[in-house]
Amino acid sequence: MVTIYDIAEKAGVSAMTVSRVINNTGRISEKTRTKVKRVMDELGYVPNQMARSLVLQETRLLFLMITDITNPFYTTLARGAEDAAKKHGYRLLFGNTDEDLEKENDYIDAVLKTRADGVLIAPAGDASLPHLEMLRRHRVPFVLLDREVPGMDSDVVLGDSKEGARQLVKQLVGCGHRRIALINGSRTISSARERLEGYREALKLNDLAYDEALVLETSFGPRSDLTGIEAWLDSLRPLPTAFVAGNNVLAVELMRSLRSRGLRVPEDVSLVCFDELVSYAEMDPFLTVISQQAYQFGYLGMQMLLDRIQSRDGQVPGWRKIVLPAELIVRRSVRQL
Amino acid sequence: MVTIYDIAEKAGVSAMTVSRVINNTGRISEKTRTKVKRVMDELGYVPNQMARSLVLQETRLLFLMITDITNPFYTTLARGAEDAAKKHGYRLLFGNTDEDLEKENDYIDAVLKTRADGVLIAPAGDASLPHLEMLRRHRVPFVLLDREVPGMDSDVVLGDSKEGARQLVKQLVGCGHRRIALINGSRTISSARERLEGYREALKLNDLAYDEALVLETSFGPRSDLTGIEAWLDSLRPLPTAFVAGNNVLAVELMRSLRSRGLRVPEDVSLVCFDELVSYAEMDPFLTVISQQAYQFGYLGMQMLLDRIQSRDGQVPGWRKIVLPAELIVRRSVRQL
DNA sequence: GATTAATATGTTATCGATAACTCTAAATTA
DNA sequence: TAATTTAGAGTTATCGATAACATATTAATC
Repeated sequence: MVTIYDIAEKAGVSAMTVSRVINNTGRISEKTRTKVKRVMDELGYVPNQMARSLVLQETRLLFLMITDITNPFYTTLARGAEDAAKKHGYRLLFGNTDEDLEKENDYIDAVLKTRADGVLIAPAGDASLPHLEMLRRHRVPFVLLDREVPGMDSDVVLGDSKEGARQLVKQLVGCGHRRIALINGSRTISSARERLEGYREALKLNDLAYDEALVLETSFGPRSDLTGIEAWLDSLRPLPTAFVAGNNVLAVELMRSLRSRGLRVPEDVSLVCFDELVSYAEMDPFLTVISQQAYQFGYLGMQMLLDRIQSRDGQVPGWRKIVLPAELIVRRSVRQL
Repeated sequence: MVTIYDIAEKAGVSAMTVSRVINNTGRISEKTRTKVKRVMDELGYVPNQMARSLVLQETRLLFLMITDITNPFYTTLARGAEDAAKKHGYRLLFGNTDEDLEKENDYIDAVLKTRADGVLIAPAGDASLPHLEMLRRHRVPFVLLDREVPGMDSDVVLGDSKEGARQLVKQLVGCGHRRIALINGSRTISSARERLEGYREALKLNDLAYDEALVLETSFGPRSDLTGIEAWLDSLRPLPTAFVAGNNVLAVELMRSLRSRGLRVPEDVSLVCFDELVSYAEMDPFLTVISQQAYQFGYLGMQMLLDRIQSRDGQVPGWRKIVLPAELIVRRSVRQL
């Protein structure tokens, strides 16, 4: 590998002079500058980022941890984060935790070892707390995305899950549904809790009883348990006329199960959910959903993170919390009873 | 930040001893080992990867460059690559080029600066050649995914695009279609060329004339040009009875355009394409597709890359080329004429 | 008990860059 | 002309780790 010493030698100057040319610092005569630049081109020099980071004590490297890279919500979010990072000259590293605490732990470890300048993280759940404490302890700035973690104050970008759930239920009730089930992520995830809460509130508001049997708590994850869903469906007699899915993955899994027992949406049962199923939302304008501004989650979160990094030890203006509004998009998956 | 020297001082040993404990090298008495380990825990020590990499001349960092992070084909591929990397103790950095040469160039630059140990890349197109030459010049091992680049020999994992296109056309012909259009990616991308080629061959085989007007060459990219598609559709009189889409994104765009003019699939026109639309393929068992083993692209590609890296200057067994078979999955988007 | 071998640990140089300081020669000022 | 700036470089130490060599114990052998 070509180093700045190789350049220096060939150009007949000192390494420091080369460094000055590279970084455009200090005073350099036009003559040496061009000479050094020519040699750099000739030898195909590329600065060693690690050596730089070591002395500069900054990597310009950021980390984004998402829980499901195959979920369009998170990939769209990732694009937002990427765009914002790029605009500020930072590189962005992605990690995919699969809603798995152990994988998350591995990535946290990697972040610390790499000395990343900051982290954007959609935590796997409340049990991510020790991971976040680890980051805090090592003074790695981070911003939470999509999910809060009780016991940890920090910047965070959330969706209005409670309101979203309320609107979904309201929409169903408006269409005459009264037996409404909820398939949800784990209670150890703040967004799932909020959605359950919103569901319950909306039921109460509409004088509908909350029936625990109508709620299935499973996983938001990429591979949720199909047999659990099957068993749950079997247990529901009579079948609800409508389902609310806590996220897009669950909506898909549920649709699959329903279809396998010959039930059509919306003819036989109605279905609504959080998040678009695909990033090309217009592709299949079928499911009535609460659409979240996935791109904005990433973009705004990244901006907050960069703010933190750049004002490092400076005045800490207190933790900021952005709640992005939930937008109900009514399509064709709900039948008017 | 806690360094190895802080540990050394507090434990009353030299830095080298600490290093030995960390890496489990050399001989250390059980007593000092436990003492050092305790101090490491107390201070919350995390090794500085950059300092290590600098002296070891390896980063254990790999790079995956994909052209569209919102495309489920690539995210599934990414999961495969990630799993394989993880199994071998490598970290994986993702980059998203958006089919954009300039973005790709930026990432190549980042790779070189970071001194990544290797790269897995789905090149933006034939014009990626200089980028690959850059990698080659700096001796960064790489494996091409999904697309070849003329003029550059390397390990590569491909899908059998030509055969896939043949099968799609055959399927349509078998259902009685004779006026079959193709909406495809840019000719500067090898897979698009192969698909066009397969399409032409299949037409010929079935005694159908190749009509240039029936082929639209646009972009595989995340944001393809809708107006181009609209104009093309307008120009097609009479409308073809069936369409082949060169990838999933194009299928979606086309569906959208068709729908906007009141055309239903498959009642009014038939549509088949490459790649599943969503990673939950079963979700919407609607489009007849050539399904590619996206996960395997990533997994096998990563294995080849690691092979290269580990046998570095050792015997180079020649370039390897893996062609993954194309599987036709017949669903409901083709109407029997 | 002296010599040798093995075990445990320390020292120094190095990876590739930059910060902080130093030096030299030319340019400016008194 | 002598004194002082200043432009344009060079030197040295440092970031945090590890390799290679050196050294000090302790244990084993004759």
